[in-house]
This record gives sequence, C-alpha cells and structure tokens, in this order.
Amino acid sequence: MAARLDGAAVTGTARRGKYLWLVLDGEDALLAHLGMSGQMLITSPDFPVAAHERARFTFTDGGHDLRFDDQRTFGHLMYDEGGAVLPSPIAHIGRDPFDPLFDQAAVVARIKSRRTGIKRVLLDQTVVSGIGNIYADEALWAAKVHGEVAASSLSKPRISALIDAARDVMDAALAQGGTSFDSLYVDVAGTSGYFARSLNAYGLAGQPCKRCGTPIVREKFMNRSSHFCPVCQRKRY
DNA sequence: CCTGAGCCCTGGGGGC
DNA sequence: TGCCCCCAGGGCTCAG
Repeated sequence: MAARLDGAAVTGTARRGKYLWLVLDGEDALLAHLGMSGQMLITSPDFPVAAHERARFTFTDGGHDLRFDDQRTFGHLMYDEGGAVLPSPIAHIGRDPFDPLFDQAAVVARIKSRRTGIKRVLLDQTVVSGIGNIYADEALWAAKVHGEVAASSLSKPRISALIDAARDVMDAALAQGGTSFDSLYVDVAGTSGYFARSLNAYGLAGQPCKRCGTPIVREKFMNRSSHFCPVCQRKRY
C-alpha cells in the first residue's frame, strides 16, 4: 500500500454510508472504515505518536499529516485500483439518506418487502447505509416505532417517516459534531461532539421518556443493546 | 433467502 | 489490589 501511495495526489474525497475514501489521481481510492474506534486525524507533523496510531500519511505540499488511529482495530484501510467513483469492495453498500441519488420510494418498497424486525433492516447497510445502533434507536423513538415490529407490517408512509426521522437525527447530530461518549469519538481535529446531550433513547435506560415519562427500557439485541420507550413505541397499533 | 451466533480487538468501569 | 464480567457509534462469515 505504501508503495502504491508514494507520489499519489489526493484529488478528492467521497463517502457512502460509514465508508469514506480519498480519490487518488482521479482514478484510484484509499478506502477507509472507522469501525468502532477509528479516527482520522489531521495533525501537525510534530504531534506526538498516539498509542494506537496505525498509519500516517505525509504530504509534500507542507503543513499537516493525516493519521489513522484505531484502538480496537475494527477499522481498516484498503487501496482500491479504479475505485474513485465507487470502490469495488463496497459496491454492495446502499446509498445513504444524504446521497442526492438516494431513492427513498425504492428504499421504502424494499424495506416493506422484508418480514424481519424493522431495526434489523435499518441497520442493514445494503438497504440503506449510514444508520448505526445509536441513530437507529433514536429514529425509532422519534417515529414511535418498536424495533421488533416486522418491517412488512409497517405502512409505506410510516416507513418513509422513519427514514425521514433517521435523516433528521443524523443531521442534528452532524450539526453538533456527532455523539461522543469519550475521547474515542472525535473529528479530524480531535474534537468531541455534543449530540450525546440530545439523545432521547440511546443509553437512557431507566430514565423517563421525554414524551410520556415512562422509563426507557434497554434490551439485548444482536450482541448489542436496544433502547426504547415501552409505551410510545408499540409493537402493535 | 433469512436468522442468530461467533468473532475480530482493546480498554474502561463496576462488583466482589 | 486483583480478578472477572460486561460493555462499547461495526460488520463479516458461517451454520442451520
């Protein structure tokens, strides 16, 4: 990878869902996924080496380095030849709700065709990308939908409203720099976001629902957690 | 097809 | 203090 990157020019940046890539010489891609704990940091060259620095990119036009830090190593970097427009390893990843070509009617129809639980579908990155565990819980809370409801049992307008809720909550989170619980979650300057203060369900087990006062419930789900209001978010309605 | 389980890792926090 | 267990913005593969 280092050999192929040597002398390459970064001519653009792109993203699809949770994947991001640097366009190299207009043709190739340096593809990255941050996993759970990855960070892309733009730093001064004399900035100290972090405990979990995995890669460092230096530039000939002076100024800053680009560093990839990752504590848990669930993140990864890949060089993809010819991947400038869409790297081949992520061809199966669906467009995210911020993509200008995101076809909401088509996504709604595809979700409607699934009989599994709606939260599982929201997290399926081949259907709609970019939604993770936090924003799935927040979108479900906002749209008053229980995550275990069969996707096929929801009406198309309700599914569409759920996607709108996911887009809205991610938009609001972006405006505040994201959801940071600790120093693992930072932007390229190492700054934490403030959206954790605005959460309505995620991580709030036992605390009163901000709509109805009923304590938020936490349940195990796919080796993770789901948080929801047992009154606002009905399994049947 | 769909689903759940397991796994890839490190580190922080709580209970004993 | 040490030890153990649980937990963490994710996603892949595999068996059934």
